[in-house]
Amino acid sequence: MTETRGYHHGDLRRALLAAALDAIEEDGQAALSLRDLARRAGVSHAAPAHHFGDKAGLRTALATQGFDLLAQELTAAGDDLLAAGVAYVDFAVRHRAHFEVMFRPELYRADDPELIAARGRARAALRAGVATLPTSGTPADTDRDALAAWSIAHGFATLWLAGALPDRVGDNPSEAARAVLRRLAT
Amino acid sequence: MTETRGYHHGDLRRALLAAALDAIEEDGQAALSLRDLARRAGVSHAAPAHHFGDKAGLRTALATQGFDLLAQELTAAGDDLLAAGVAYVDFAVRHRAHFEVMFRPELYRADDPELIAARGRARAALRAGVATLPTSGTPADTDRDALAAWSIAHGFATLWLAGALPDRVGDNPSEAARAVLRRLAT
DNA sequence: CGTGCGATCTTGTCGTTGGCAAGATTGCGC
DNA sequence: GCGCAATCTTGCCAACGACAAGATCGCACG
Repeated sequence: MTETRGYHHGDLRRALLAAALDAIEEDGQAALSLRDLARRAGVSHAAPAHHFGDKAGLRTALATQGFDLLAQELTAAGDDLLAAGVAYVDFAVRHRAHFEVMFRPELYRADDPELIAARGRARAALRAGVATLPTSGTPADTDRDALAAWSIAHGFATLWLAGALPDRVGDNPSEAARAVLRRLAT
Repeated sequence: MTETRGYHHGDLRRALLAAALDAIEEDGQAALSLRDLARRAGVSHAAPAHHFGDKAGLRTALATQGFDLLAQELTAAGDDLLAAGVAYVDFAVRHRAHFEVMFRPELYRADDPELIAARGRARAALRAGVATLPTSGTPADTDRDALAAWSIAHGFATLWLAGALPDRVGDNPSEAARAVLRRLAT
């Protein structure tokens, strides 16, 4: 499938992004190496530079892809706040490599237009989930509630990925997240 | 103060840890370089290896220091859950370099005995804060509440550090955190 | 049908880093 | 005052990111 047909790869950009996801999930974010990606794709060590400029450029593309995926999955989860929260945690666990780069803006170009657009779509999807809360007070209250919901989902996901949670939480992130999020979402 | 008096530095381990905190706050976690730390401390490029073995060893020491600091500050915050939550966020913001390494165990030796002990002290301090919640149900409920409280504080801190929060949240992390945490802690 | 030009990829190189090995210097205990 | 272990140095190697210059390809256009 990833046959190198002659001089030109044909789909190198996509191949490098896929290889980057594999590499990050295998060896962690810090071990990401452009030369390793090039080897995985069967091209020379300088080929990635043409598509992404540098390492930050590659991570910018990964983050953009991640925000779009997140927006998509949040939208699919529907308007229920609890479901959106579970979907957020699910996304983090199933797309670990994406998630881990998305919230580390010092590693990529946070001013990239495409990235900003994708991040905006993800934020809009987030707010759509919060909109189902009973409008108990002022807009400022709603903002605060949205922030609380985002924080608890993001915190649980981050702690889960870091392996920081005690064993008794179990090994099913969705289930554990649902129990925790219910504390806030009802 | 950091004069190099002759061949032996005298307090190199401490100097390297302090330099590491500065370096991380200046240039980020990924840019941490043992050789740079050695330059800052005025020693040769191989000197750090003697005290920490390798980069992971240095980060293990940083994380251990961080967990001890966190335990200390959480204990000082008293038994009030809201106060403990605000103290958690405060710690993350004021000790950013520590916080950012503590929850990235793939960067250090998570099986180090001293680290495990310090992390245990921090966890105990966390649970002490949660103990003030009305014991509304089973022990499992208390576990879930503790996890929810930890998640929301950790999530808010992480999002704040990542610069992911919208501008309207303001520039005072303690105040913003208090408003958000109140949503859960009362 | 061919041809030129831009996109894509390669080879070669440089400075920096982490880690290891071997040796120099120091201070402390005996 | 002497030896020994801890501390620090110099020297080295492989890997990496980034850049420059050149090779190859394919597509648009004549």
